[in-house]
Amino acid sequence: MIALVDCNNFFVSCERVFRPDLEGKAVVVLSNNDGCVVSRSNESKAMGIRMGTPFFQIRHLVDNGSLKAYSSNYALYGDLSDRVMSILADTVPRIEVYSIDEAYLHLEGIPDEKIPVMCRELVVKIRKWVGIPVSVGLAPTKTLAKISSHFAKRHKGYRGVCMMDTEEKMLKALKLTPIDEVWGIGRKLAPKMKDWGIATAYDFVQRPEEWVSSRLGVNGLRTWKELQGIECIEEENEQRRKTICTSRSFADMIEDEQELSLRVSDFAAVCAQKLRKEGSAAGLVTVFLYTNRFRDDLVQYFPSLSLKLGVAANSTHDIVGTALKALKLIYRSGYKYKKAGVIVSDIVPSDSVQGSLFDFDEELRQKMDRLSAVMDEVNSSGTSVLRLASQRSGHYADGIRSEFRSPLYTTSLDEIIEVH
DNA sequence: TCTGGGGTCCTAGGACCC
DNA sequence: TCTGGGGTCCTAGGACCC
Repeated sequence: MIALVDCNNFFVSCERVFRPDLEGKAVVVLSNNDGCVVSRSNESKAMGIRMGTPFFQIRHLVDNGSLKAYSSNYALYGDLSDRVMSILADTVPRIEVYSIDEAYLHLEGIPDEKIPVMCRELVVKIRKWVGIPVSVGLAPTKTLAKISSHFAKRHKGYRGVCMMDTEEKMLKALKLTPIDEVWGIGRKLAPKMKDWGIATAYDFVQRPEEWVSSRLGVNGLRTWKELQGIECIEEENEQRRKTICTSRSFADMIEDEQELSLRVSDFAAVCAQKLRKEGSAAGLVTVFLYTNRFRDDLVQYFPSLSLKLGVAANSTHDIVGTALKALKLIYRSGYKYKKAGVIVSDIVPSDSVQGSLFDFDEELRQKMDRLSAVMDEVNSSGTSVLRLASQRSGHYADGIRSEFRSPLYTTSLDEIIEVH
């Protein structure tokens, strides 16, 4: 048995922890830039608000008081997520944190008959100690555990925990699960499935293996097996991320190269900082620009360029310098840019960086590494006190709309004092 | 007027080699 | 003027996830 613990409507639930008066009300949390809906309370779901709805389409509901909207407050969500995860980690032999609001529990060594009780206790404890409602789905595979957690979430009778432990329960669940709700069947595949006459997860597992593998490849086959209780999705044991990306949409469109350079410098500096935090270094820096794809009346341009570093690096100096070089090569005047980003990849542990035969600047690089270390130390308060001259003053997220952000309840004492 | 951000994996096709 | 076959590796793009 594997358990999936899933926080219910996570971002909305986080906002409610400090605003209990929002309980029972229609609430949404918005993406960066207050762009679109990324989390909904049950009440706002019931109003017909879909995931990803652009905020301007529902703003009137906020204005007339029937809906409450929050800008996203990732410092708060990350902190509450850590608290939930540590309770889980203290309870079972091993957990696998899958996303900010989900974790798998590996239950080896725990007798089957004790599992449901333990999970119920977890639901109660997390609600009591952190204030976040969670659901637990138990099943033999991850894909089935996901389905199981849907049932736990939707039907009150389960009291937060659904266990799929017999063939009979599994078949019943598959028949009740529309194919587009299956983990691994996405936007593109769902309509195809319908064309093939597959409406439910049950219909899917009735197809022969050959039929599945020829049309859907190894991924589809994996999902098909998982739905039948055969474990195929392995644990993600890679510690090191393979790519790190920092990107933002701008509140306004930007045409000016100088202004764009400031933004890209900031994104690159954040990438460098993230690399250092994980003890990694990158060998490739990619910069991309987007014009506003929703504006049919404007000319579009989506350039991107990757530049190799001679030697893998993580200093702010190297990453920013390379990103600015790339930007210079792809920037074209006459376009209104809405978004930009920096991706660092070809990631290696920073203590095993392979020097290059043509590494004439080793001394300079070591200096820059020391300088970055000092910057990290000084900036550890979370604000960019020390930055390169090519970066902007202020925070890198400035120029991003965030009209309805809640206070940093759990992570910034200053702000709480300021608010109250 | 206003439409998010950050990841992973697979696959097809091109480059290159013998 | 004529111009193979098979393998590996890399990359870009597309699918998926939250």
